[in-house]
Amino acid sequence: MTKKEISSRNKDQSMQKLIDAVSTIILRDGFKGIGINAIAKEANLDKVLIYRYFDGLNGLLREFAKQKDFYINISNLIQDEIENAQKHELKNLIAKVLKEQLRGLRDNKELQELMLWEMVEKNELTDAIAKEREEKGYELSSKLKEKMDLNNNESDAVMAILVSGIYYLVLRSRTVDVFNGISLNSEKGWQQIENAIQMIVNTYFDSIKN
Amino acid sequence: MTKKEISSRNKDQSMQKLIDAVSTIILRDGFKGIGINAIAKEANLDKVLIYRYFDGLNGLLREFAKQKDFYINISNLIQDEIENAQKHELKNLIAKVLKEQLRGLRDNKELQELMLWEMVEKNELTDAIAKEREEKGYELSSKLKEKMDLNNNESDAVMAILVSGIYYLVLRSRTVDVFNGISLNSEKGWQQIENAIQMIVNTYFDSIKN
DNA sequence: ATTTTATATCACTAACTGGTGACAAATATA
DNA sequence: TATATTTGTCACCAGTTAGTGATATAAAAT
Repeated sequence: MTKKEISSRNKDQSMQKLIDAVSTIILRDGFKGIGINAIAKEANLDKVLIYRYFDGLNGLLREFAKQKDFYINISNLIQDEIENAQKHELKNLIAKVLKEQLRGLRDNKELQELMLWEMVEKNELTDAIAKEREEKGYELSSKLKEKMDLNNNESDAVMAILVSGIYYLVLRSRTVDVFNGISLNSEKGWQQIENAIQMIVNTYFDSIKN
Repeated sequence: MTKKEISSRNKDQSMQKLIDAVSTIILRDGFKGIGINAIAKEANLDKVLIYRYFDGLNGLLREFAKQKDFYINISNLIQDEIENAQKHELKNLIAKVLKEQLRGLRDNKELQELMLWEMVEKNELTDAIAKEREEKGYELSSKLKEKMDLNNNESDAVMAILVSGIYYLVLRSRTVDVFNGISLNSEKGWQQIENAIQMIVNTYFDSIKN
């Protein structure tokens, strides 16, 4: 063990402490808690280091985002399923993808906070993350469309509504318990949502198959 | 004209100035702009009056909300239509209600800001407004369900997703231009969304009619 | 062992926040 | 006209924010 590794004076280690502090604050206080002073305090380091090592808050957030994957990943399993799916199976696959998005976002509080942040104000970080998600999401959406031989744009709008609905319900569940009679803090409520997603997808894509 | 009416010293007038300032700030800067100092400055009055006349910011916001109607009103016309509708017409009526919600929210920037505020933090004002909307919304939803002889809860969840989708898309359009390939800053894009709503409602409610 | 460099802390600024007590001026009441 | 009340302004407080220049100290290089 070299001196540097055990030392309290270690740039890399300090940088990581600052990055970790961002995560800690987001999980504990939400995106509103993010700030130069709060981060430095949480990391037990002086705030001047944020300017020195990251050239300010934006730079730090950029590094923070780099270390996380803030795109809701469609599992490779499903990617393959899509690739090899027969046309008639795709309907169920779409529902499956949507449900995975729902669960993925529900399980990822950091991402929830960032998505909320995106909605409230534009900044370098939120723009970058949103852009990446839009691209990957539309890519997936297009692939599904292609596989189903759809050339209309109606299904894009249908998917937009469903994904948006999922986003809103998860984000709203942070601060409210019931939406349109559906409980947003119980598994039962989310099961109802998942069933509804399945039904909408079934009925819509059945209708356009003809 | 009495002395009081032309005077610059008029409590009622000052109170109204403060209430109006809240509105002005929300429209110009969003809910983030709301604050004791900013409101006083906007109203050209001293902030101490907010404490004296409204017992603080919460009281002022309460009066502000009282003067506005922050529930997206379903027009009386549609209320009547629902009341007198035949069962087979209700499907179209549901789509119509949803589209009216979309347009209503799009046209109401103040409400957009308040809904965003609701998602970010709980406070007296946002709780009250959200509660009212939940109640009125579920009431309408229940009436439609009753008229259609639906006793399952699936349609509640389906409606929840559709309404949520509408909310998210409108709120997101404040800070982003494209969502899943759909333009959120052009009439064309919103027309696609409306069409998709119509299609989802048609195909879903057709399927459960049997 | 001495100097140089890298790392981190400290102490401060200026601008902002919500909040309050003392005062001034206009109006109403006697 | 004299007094009381209402209405509004001012000046300050303590706490927070982002940002910076000077300084201390640990480690590396000579």
